[in-house]
Amino acid sequence: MKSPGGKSASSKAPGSCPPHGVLLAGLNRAQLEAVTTTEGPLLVLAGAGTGKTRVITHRIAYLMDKGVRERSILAVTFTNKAAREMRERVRRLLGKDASGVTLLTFHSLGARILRAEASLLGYRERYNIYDTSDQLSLIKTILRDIRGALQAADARRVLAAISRAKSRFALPDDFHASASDDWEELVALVYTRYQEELRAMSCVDFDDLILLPVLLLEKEPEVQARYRARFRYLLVDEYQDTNAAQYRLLRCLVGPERNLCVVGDDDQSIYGFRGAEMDKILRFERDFPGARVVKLEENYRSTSNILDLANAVIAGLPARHKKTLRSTLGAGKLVRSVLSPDESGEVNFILGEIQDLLTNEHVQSGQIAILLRAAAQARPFEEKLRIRRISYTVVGGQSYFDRKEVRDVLAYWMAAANPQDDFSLLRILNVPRRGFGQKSIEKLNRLAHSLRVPLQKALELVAHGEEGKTEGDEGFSESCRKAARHVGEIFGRAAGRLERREFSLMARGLLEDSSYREAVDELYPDPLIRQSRWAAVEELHQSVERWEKEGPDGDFGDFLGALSLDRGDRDDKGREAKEEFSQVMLMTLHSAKGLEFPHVFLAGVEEDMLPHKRAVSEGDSAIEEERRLFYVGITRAQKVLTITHAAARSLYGEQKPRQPSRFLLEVAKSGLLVSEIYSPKVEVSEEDVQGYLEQFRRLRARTST
DNA sequence: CAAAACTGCCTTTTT
DNA sequence: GGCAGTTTTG
Repeated sequence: MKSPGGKSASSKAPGSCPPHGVLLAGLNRAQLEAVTTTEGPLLVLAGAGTGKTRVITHRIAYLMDKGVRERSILAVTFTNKAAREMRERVRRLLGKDASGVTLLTFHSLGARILRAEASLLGYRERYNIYDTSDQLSLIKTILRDIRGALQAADARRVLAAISRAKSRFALPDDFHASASDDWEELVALVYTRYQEELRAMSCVDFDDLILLPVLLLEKEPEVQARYRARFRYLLVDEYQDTNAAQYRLLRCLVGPERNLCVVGDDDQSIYGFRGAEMDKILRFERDFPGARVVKLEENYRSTSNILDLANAVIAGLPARHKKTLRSTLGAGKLVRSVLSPDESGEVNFILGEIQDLLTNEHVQSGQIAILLRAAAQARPFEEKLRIRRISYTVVGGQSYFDRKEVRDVLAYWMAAANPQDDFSLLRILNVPRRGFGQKSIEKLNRLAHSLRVPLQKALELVAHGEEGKTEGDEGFSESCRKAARHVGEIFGRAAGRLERREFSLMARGLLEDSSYREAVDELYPDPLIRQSRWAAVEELHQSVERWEKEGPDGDFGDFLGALSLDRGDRDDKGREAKEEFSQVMLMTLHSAKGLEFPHVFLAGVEEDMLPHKRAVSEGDSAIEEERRLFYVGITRAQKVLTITHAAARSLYGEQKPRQPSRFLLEVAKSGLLVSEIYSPKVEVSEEDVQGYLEQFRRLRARTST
C-alpha cells in the first residue's frame, strides 16, 4: 500500500534512511517496516524487549513528520503509565510536546466520549465512576434487598459474572434471556437492578466506560462518523489484552481507510481473567483482510541464557503466533533456581543476595526487582527490607484506595460532585455519627424512592419538615431532622463552593464542616496510627490542590474521574521519579509487564501459586495464562535472573509443604538453569531438615528424568 | 446505639 | 492469621 503523501519511504530494504533520517536512524529492519507502514491495517507482533514502545513512539513521530495532523492520531494503551511514558518519549523524539495527539487509555477514551455525548445516552455529563469496591457494596445492597441474606463470597461472584457479561457485551436483557439456571437467574436479576441504580444515580462503572460509548456509536451513525472523521490514524498498544467490548469500540472508530496499527504479543496475554480475548490478536488478519504483519524478534533487553529459558517456557503453547526471541547481548549468567526450606528462608536468601549486590557489586537498588504472583506475598519481604533498612517501593496492590478513610472522603466528595449519587451519600450519612439510626436511614430511603428524588433532596425536605404524608411511616424524629439539616448545610455550602470553582476549599471544608477529622482522631487513640491514617487523606487533599493549580477547565467530577482512572496520579510526581532509581521494586507479575530490571528475583514459584490454585481448578486455558505470566516474569530480567521457591510455607496461618511449580520442573530438565539449595544459618529441628531433604530429593528425582 | 465477641471466608492478577 | 460481616452484650 502506498501512502497518499507519496513522498514516504520508498520501501527499500534495511539501512536505507531517506527523508526521515533522524527519526528512523537506529531502527532495525522489522522496526523500520512497522514504523513506516502507515496506511492500512498493520499487526506488529512484538516479543518481549524487542522495542515495542520504540516502534509506537517513532511511528507517531513519523506520522507527524509526514504531515499527519496531531489531532488525527489516536493512540490507546491499557495503563496510564504506558500512556505517560509514550507521551514523554514522543516529546523527546520531536523536541516538542505532541499535545494534540490523543494518547490515553481505553477507559479514559471511553470516559471522554461519554462525557461529550452523555446526553445522547440519557446520562448526565456529570457522572461518578464507581470502582470495584463501590461496585461490590452496591451489589451487596441489592443482594440483601432481594434475598434477605447474603454471603460475602456471593457478592464477589455476582460482580465477576456481571463484569464478565459486560465485557462480553451482554446487556441485562440479553443476559436474562439466556439465563439457564438459578444462579444465572439471580445474576440477571442483580445485573438489571444494578444497572438501573447506577443510571438513576448518574454513576458508571469501569465496564460502562467502554460499553456505553459503544452503544452510542453504534446507535448514532452521525456521531460515529464524526469520530471516524477525526481519528484517521489509530494505534493500539497491548492488543492482546483487548476484551470484546474494547474491540467493538475500536471497530466503531476505525474508518474506511483502516489505518489501524495494533501492537502486541500473544505470549504476554495475561489479562484473560478480566475478559481479554487473545484470539483477537490471533485473528487480526482475518478481521482486517490485507493486513500486513511485522514480527519483532530481536531482543535488546536480556542475555541469551534468560531468553532461552523464556523461549522454552512458552514453546509448547498451542495457539500462538510463533516467535523466537534472539538476544543481541551475550550469553550472560545462567538462570538460577533456588530452593529454601520455608518462606522466611526464601526471604532471607533473596535479601541476602540483594544486600550483596548493593554492598559488594555496587548495584543501585533501583536495578533490582522482586516479582511476585500475588500482591499479598509482598508482606514478609517488606518487613525484612525494613529491618535491613533497604529502601523499596511496592508497586500495585490497591491497599491505598481500600482504606476506610480514603473511601469515606471520596464518598463525601462524590456525593458533593454528583448530588444524585445516593449510594456515596449513604455511606457517609452517619459518618461521623450525627444521630441517624438504621431506621431513620431506611425511612429516608423509602421517602426518596416514593418521591422519585435523590436522597439529598429527600434529606432537604425532611430537614424542613416538608416531606408530606407518607403511608405507613410515622414521622421523622427531631434528632433525625436536626441531623438532616446539618447534612443539608454541609452539602449546600459545598455546592456553592463548587459553583465558584473553589475546589480545594470545598474538599477541605466538607471534612471540616462534618467534623470528619475529629471522628477519625477519636477512632485512633494511638497518635502514630492516627497520623498515618490521616496522612492518606492528606494525600488526597494534595492531589486536589495539585489539580487545581494546573488550572483545569473541567469540574470536580473530572478530578474524581481522573483519580479513579489513574490511581497512580495521587503520588507525588517528584518522589515517584526520584525513587524509582533508588529503591528495590516489589511488585506483582502483572504490574511488572512492560518493565525491565538488570536483576530480577522471581519468588514463590510453586504449585498453587504459579500456576495459581484457582487457575488449576479452572482448567487448561487458565493454566496457559499462568505460563505466560511466568514468561512475562522471566523476560523482565536483563542480566541476572533468580527463581526461588520454598519447600514449606505458612498459608492461612498454617505451615504447609509446597511443590515446585510444574513450569519450573519442566525446564529444570533442560539444563537452562542451575538448581541450588539455600541453607539458612538458623536453628532448624531435625524433623525440618528431614522434610527439607525429602523435598529436595523429590525435586531432583523429578527433574532428572 | 455502640463496642465486644464470634463466625466463616478467604487469597490472584487491574482499568 | 486476618478481615469483614454478624450476632451478642452492655
